[in-house]
Amino acid sequence: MDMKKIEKKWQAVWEKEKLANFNPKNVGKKYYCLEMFSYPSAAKLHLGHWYNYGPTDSFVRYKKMKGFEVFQPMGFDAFGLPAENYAIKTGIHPKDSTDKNIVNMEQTLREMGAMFDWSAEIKTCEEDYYKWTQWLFLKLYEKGLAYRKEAPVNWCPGCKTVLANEQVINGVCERCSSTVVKKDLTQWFFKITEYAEELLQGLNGLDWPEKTKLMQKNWIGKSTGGEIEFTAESGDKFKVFTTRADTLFGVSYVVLAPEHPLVKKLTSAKQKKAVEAYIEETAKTNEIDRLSTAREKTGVYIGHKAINPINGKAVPIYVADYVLYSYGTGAVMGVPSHDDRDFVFATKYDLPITRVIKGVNCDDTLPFTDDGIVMNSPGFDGMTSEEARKAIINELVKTGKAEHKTNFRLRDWLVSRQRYWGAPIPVIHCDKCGVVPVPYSDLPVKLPYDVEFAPDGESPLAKHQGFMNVKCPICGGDAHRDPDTLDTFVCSSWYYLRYPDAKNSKEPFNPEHINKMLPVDKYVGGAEHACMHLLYARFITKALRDMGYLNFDEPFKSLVHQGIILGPDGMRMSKSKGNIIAPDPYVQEYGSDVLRLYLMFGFSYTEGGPWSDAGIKAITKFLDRIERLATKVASTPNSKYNAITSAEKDLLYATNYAIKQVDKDMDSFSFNTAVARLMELVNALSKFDAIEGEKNISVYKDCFKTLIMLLAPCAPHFSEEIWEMLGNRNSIFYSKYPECDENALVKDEIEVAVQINSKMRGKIMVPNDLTEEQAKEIIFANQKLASELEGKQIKKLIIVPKRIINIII
RNA sequence: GCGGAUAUGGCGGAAUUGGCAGACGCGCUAGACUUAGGAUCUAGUGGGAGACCGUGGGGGUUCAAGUCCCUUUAUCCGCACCA
Repeated sequence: MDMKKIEKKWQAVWEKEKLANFNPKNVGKKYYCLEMFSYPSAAKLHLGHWYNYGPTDSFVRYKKMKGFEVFQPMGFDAFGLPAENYAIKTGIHPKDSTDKNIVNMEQTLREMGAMFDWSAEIKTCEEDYYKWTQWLFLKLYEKGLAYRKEAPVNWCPGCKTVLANEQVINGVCERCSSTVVKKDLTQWFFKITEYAEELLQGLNGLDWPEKTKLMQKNWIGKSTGGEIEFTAESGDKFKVFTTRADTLFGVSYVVLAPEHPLVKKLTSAKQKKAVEAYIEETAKTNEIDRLSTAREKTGVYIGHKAINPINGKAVPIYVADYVLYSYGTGAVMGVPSHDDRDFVFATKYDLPITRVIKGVNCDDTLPFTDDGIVMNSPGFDGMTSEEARKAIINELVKTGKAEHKTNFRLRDWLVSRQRYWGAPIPVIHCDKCGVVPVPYSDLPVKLPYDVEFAPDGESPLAKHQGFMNVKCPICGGDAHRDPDTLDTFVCSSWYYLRYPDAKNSKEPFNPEHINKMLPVDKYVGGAEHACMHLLYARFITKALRDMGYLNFDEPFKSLVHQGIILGPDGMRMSKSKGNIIAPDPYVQEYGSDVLRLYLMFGFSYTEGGPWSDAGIKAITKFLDRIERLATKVASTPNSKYNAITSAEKDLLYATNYAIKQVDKDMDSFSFNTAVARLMELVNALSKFDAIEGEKNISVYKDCFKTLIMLLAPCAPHFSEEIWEMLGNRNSIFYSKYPECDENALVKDEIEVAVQINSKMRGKIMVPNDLTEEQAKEIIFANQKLASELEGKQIKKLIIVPKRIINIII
């Protein structure tokens, strides 16, 4: 078959018939299947896109044939760092390169032959989209969910620019190799932590991969404990967060994070030099390294002490980088006897180690980090750890020195970026009025085109006078715009709400319509988004719900992660490794159906794996076989012979078995087994075809027709062509998906395995509803089995219906 | 480091969730048809001559373990300014 020709032919037909367009009249039967939209890269579609979109489109087509009104939109996450880096390198404007890339990708996406509803396309870099991203920002600001505070960025002193973590390689700038330092800037945050508890609880009801839910759970990182107030000798107070208040009597020092504001204030003159040097050193380290338990613990005594509120003991205050200012209170108590890190630290700096918990049935080695019985803690001795945690905090609560506290590892979402290619933050800074949100009627705050990208210490927008200078909406005086843009994750945190109402120019979406269209029924995308994008989207949904725009709690009811197609060498595909496999040559040589079908068959969808084209020819052969059968079927006249003999029964069994299994497998994204079942059905049809003499042609034709309908979602162009060959006029995707006739699957006799003492000893045919008595009868009637059992006593007979008989002698 | 996952023939991968390990396909072997075959069709294909042995290694639970438990090794993914 000329694949190129039929691709064009059927794509034109589908386009004309608007096969892919969602019909809002049928919203009651909607099935919203969403694939994560892609970043418009210069190099067309890669295999990863194909792997994500091809099989998922087959799933969507399957759902359509099952009677759903499917909605499968596509768009582009078009803002972001790469386009800007490319601009710095080549001088080509991000808008120009992005627009060009989008045109390119649209083209190849169309050639894939997927049922994307292009009438709902969105591009996040266009005004009619980012206008509403800005609207979202303002709504969050109004609701008190957006706020400003100081936060560190990676700063390259060489390029005089802010760097993404990705651009920092082993502590140095990827461009100029200068040592990257931390620098504090006032930045915008979204208060995602306000939803921490709900984001955690909500996971329970989601049809998501367990591992993803677990990852989010750990990312949110709930821990219950207490905040305990220590008082420095200076009188300054600070709190530490701990989950182990039961060890409070064992505190031999406290640690402040290097960024903690009290560090500067409390450091003694004598220690000043050492502390400052230490802080400077810390600024060069990233958090992953800082948290590493394998890394040597370091710290510096600041020359000041603090009082432990429970026993009035003065303990030294240290500054150490293993404490993060961003988590908890940025200060911890050091209990060397019952914490691994504290133990190492105390040993190194020769701090006292006092045991305050004893274990049950264990030796005396320290550190002892499990729960146990409290000791050396006057007033609390003999309590269990759990009792003491409550009692000790309760005791301190009386004097206002502590409170019970639940902490989350989750941090607020930093959304400002000191970059050009993103949605401008719709805020105006006025000397008189302070932070003033841009009035809704003035949206969008347009991103100017004519900017200077060269990194020179200021972000591109800050240098653009026409953009920056503006009148204050409140007082009318001179003011300036916020020079930062929004994290692209903000754009993607709500795009699923825009798709169903993509052309709405009055509002981001029509709430009434959106409440019918959402949640997304199936969301398909990479597992790398487990913690960030997927969490941000959940947060935004909940926030908009609380503002009254949405009436559902979760955006994505069901989630699937496709695996990753690696290079042939088993490594992740990358330009630098030179192991990138482009799909185009395969599409050219074999056709898009063959590539899609191969991707579906050759990999476990959620696992992926190294690319190899060894089996792709087999797919062509498989389709060729079907085409040959189709030619025969189409040209064979119906015969008068209409008996159902064992050959017909076998074929009907194979067909109905295939319906049942393929249906189930398609629904659960088990595409490789679905295709395997289709191959089995083709084998069964070929076998029937090869039978000489009289056979029931109408059964044959029906079964063949079923095959094509089952195949259609997986090889859409090819199946349409065969469908037409069989004399059908309408697109096969208007057909109803075949239904399994359970009666055809009933067999009078089934084969079961027989074991003697759990060892395989043979197979026998038994009736469907086997009783123990029958089983014995049949076994002893079998010569081989009977001789093995001769003279032995049967102790136990285990019958697993339809599977196995195990005779214990 | 923390968090998450994976490991099954020469290869990609199945296995109804504790019940015949290796479905389906690739590759390979033999044969048929052919002037020819990188086409098509048929048969075979985990190892071992065999008793038997086999799901990364070691231990355990069970009538029964790829599947459950303990332990160990290797590989991959994420870690908050890449998207």
